[in-house]
Amino acid sequence: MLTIGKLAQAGSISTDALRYYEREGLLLPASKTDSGYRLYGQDAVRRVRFIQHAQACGFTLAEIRELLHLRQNDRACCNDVRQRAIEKKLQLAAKIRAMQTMSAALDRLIVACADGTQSVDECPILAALEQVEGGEEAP
Amino acid sequence: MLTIGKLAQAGSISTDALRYYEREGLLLPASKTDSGYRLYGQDAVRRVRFIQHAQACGFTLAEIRELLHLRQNDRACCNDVRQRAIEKKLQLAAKIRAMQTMSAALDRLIVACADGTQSVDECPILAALEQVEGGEEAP
DNA sequence: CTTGACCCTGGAGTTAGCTCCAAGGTTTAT
DNA sequence: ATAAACCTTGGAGCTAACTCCAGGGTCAAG
Repeated sequence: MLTIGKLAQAGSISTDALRYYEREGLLLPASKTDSGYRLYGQDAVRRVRFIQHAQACGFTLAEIRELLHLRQNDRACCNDVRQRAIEKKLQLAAKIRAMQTMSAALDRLIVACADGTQSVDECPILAALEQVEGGEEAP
Repeated sequence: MLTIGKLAQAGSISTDALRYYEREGLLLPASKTDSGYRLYGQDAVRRVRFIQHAQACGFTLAEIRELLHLRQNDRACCNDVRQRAIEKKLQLAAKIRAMQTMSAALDRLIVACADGTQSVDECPILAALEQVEGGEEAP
């Protein structure tokens, strides 16, 4: 059995974060000592890893909780899990596209500025940001 | 002169947001009426557009305030502005890469699951998330 | 037996960019 | 004249995933 500090060390995470996971219903101690210390089994180590890897895939804690609940639910099947993954991938793709759009807009500004030797008063970047639309004229 | 409501309409933004920009030092009314109503000039319309376009490029309000300050500063030159844009583009690129990494991790999970006909107990996705490293064996 | 390391609970604070509200004063239209 | 629409300030609340703290109890080593 591990105390919270040992589990924290094993997972390279803070004890505060572990207690936070508990409040969020993601990680329950196996038991408590008479004096109220949390005790965790080896499954807690795996659980922490699960949470961390799912976070690294972009899942929020609320979504991770759902994934964990799916495992409990015997009517659920692997396909349900797979759907969550696919859905999350779509969300990521949308965010990536949004950021690529931003990046492209920046690119146009950077190119407009060319060498940047002008004074700020005539900076094409600042000027472009005030323009009604970033786009081109109708052809 | 525009009241805050008119400016809000012109910029498709809420009056609350405009007042928030004021608190953040991004947008000051040109004057106030005797009864305390804010009054804005046409430059405010351009200013709001500036803020919105800069946001669409990924700049935070704090960064936008800096851009605006650069314009005031006569020692600053266009190159300073350009540098901010380049810097922001790098930040975006880093975020995009992070999300692509997430997406790739999800892809491996989705592929591992293949058709998803298994029960949750033997779901390869859930299993993989508990694994020590998502990576492959040494060859 | 004391020192230091550990643990507990409960609650506040962080970041960003707002939104929403109350309680009241002002303007405009009818 | 009065109702509707507008404006003011100040402050609270929202999201996410924590962190940090106070004030106190517990445990292990020397």
